[in-house]
Amino acid sequence: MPKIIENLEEEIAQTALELFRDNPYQNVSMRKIASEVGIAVGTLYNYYPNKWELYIGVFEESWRETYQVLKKSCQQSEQNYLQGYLELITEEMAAKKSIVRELFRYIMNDLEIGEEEQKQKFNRIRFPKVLINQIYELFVNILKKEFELELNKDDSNLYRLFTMIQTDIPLLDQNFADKSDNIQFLYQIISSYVVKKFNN
Amino acid sequence: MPKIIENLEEEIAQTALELFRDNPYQNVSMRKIASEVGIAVGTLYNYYPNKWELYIGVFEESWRETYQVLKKSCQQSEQNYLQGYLELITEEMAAKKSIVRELFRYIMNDLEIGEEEQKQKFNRIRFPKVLINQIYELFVNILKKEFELELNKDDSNLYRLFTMIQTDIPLLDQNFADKSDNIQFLYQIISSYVVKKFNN
Amino acid sequence: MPKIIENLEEEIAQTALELFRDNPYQNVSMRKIASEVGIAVGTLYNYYPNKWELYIGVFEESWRETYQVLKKSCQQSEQNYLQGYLELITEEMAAKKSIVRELFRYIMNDLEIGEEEQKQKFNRIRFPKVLINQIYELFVNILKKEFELELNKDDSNLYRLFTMIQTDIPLLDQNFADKSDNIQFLYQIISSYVVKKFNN
Amino acid sequence: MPKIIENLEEEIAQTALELFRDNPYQNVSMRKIASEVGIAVGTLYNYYPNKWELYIGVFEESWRETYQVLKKSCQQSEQNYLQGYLELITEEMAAKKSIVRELFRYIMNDLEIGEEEQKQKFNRIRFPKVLINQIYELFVNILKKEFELELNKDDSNLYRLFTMIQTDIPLLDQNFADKSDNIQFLYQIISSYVVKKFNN
DNA sequence: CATGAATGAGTGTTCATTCAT
DNA sequence: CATGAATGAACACTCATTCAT
Repeated sequence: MPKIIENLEEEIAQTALELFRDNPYQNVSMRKIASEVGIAVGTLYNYYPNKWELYIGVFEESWRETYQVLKKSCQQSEQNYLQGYLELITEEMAAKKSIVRELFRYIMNDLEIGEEEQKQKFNRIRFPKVLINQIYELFVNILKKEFELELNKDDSNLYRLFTMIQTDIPLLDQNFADKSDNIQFLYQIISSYVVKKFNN
Repeated sequence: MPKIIENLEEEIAQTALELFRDNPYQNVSMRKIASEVGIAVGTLYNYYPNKWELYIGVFEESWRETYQVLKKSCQQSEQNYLQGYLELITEEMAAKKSIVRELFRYIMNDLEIGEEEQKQKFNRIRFPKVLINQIYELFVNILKKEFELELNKDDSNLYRLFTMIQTDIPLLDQNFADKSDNIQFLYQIISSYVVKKFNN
Repeated sequence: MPKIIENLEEEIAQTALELFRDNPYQNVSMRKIASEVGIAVGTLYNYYPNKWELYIGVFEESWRETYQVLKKSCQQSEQNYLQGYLELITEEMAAKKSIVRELFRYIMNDLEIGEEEQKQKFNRIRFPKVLINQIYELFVNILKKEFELELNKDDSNLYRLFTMIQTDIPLLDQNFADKSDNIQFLYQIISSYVVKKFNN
Repeated sequence: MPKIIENLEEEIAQTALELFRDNPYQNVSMRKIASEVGIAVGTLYNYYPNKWELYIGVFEESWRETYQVLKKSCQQSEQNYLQGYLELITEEMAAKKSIVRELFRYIMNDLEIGEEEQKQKFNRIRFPKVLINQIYELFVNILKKEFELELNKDDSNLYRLFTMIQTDIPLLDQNFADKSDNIQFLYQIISSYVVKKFNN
């Protein structure tokens, strides 16, 4: 008794996102996703060729949204640019948990897949490079505005800083309860480094 | 098919370390470990009661060694304390990859294991708290000597700094090819923060 | 390799019954059942959550059928009640072998399962208490009609007699070829005891 | 460091008997037996070619002992022959549990071994036929003395009676708490049948 | 003759994927 | 396009048995 469901693709993505958010890849089964959405397992395969692509698709979409949120907020704010950025991204990441971890794993070149497959999977996941770059540019612009400095986005240390902060946000969030202290700490790390390094 | 194999325990630990180094827990099967060592699966169970204990055993031993290396080096060095520390730990971590990630996951409260089991597993892995604290104390002592400052190891921002650096070392190592630049960057991050924050 | 198999559930139950009939629990593997049915192992788990439930399911169903047969026959027969009962149950039990043994083991409080699990397994198998009681009541009614006696089903010796006969039927069937002699023997055992004991 | 242990064979048999007494065949591992005896697993194989032979050996020995006890008691008693027999064998069987069950299984033609092996195993277990016959003769002699009747041990119903009683003793013992009532019940079953059948 | 580490076929169970309906 | 029963390779783990020591 096949039925046509409206916005099924969206619903799958949403449900899968929630599941992958709270559980590591291996602990989320296709059965679970399907039953949570309320459809048959087979149906998932009409939208994604396999579990990995479903995972990546969700991952992709989720970060795209985060980027939109960040961008919009950036354009609207008039001051406290960096603090705003840190607060927003902390929030976004807290809402993602395991997806964030995935970004970390991605950065760490570590995917939960066997060796032979890694090559092709890697190509498939290359996409977020674009996204990450977009967020990076946002980050550089914020620093420029915050510290009123001329910064070159091709400076490798600036990219180091970005990479580091990106990873440390969820890290601190998980390990230190006081969220505003965490943001304060990161703010100081960034400002003391940037000011000392680029302000001369 | 020799019946008694010399140094088998060591060899298992070594091989398992390498496998867990390069692959996440779920992707390393007991079969794989056994075949890599060149023994029967059953033999693994003569040395470790189950996969998890094997994993933890390897993890534990590996970090214990790292601590010994760091401690010895600390005691011997006369200058460039912080740079030495960063170099050494970068090296150690590069040799560990996924085991490092495990420390990260541990810090992130995320283990690739079902929820019910997590509690007891966690108790089992509690041990590294001790190790981490030992390394943390080393770190604080190094900062004291390097910057000739009075630092209180109970300062939460100092612990934030340590947590952050510990995670960033492998992160940068994976993402930026120039290792001495990485260390230089971290050195500047630490020094600009510590000097600005604690030197008054 | 047909994708939908007709009456698969029934076929699994039938095959499993035959296997458990001829072999003890531990000697019947899921692989064996599957290959005997001509399906994949995984398919078994679409019908039963695990081996034990498959076992119990088969056991349960089989005894339920036996009870129905006995009850129907009882209601229809006009004379030779006891002889009819003995013949019927002999036949039923002959068709069951190891499942009968399972009832015996159940009565003997002996299941081929580890100690810790026994408690919960036992609760799961408690059901046949109901069935056994139903058959016992049938048995008492038959004795009443056969010997025209007032019998109290709460008499512990009557229940001893029932328990004994129930076990002896398959026992004699296995060990003495002449089936009508077996039934004759049991008839005499029962009648001489009941008449002497309760007829006064 | 091989050591010579006195009476090791005896000690193995004793320990194995205790284990098989309380647990079904499949739940008693060679490791368990060895560790209980305090020897290495390999040593067991110096005394028994495999687990099954060890099991049978123990089984055999145990029943041989029971026969000796019964025989001795028979020769000494002056009255209440049957009651004495029933009491004694109840006691013996209660001390054996799973070994008794094994006799039952043997009688039921059911061994916990795969089909192919059954044939040879069967030959190997044929031995207790002799033992069972010896006990049967004891039983017939007791009935003769008890009821002062001429009984022919080749009467198939007499052998049926013996088989039945032998099985019912542990059965009642397991299911009905009052041991003297159990023996009383069996006594009545036997006496009412024997008197009615053979006393004319 | 005792040892116990090594063996490997075997177990119950899971789950991504397929495909007839 | 939706279904979900069927698939079977894969998993962690067990244990009777062997054999170099």
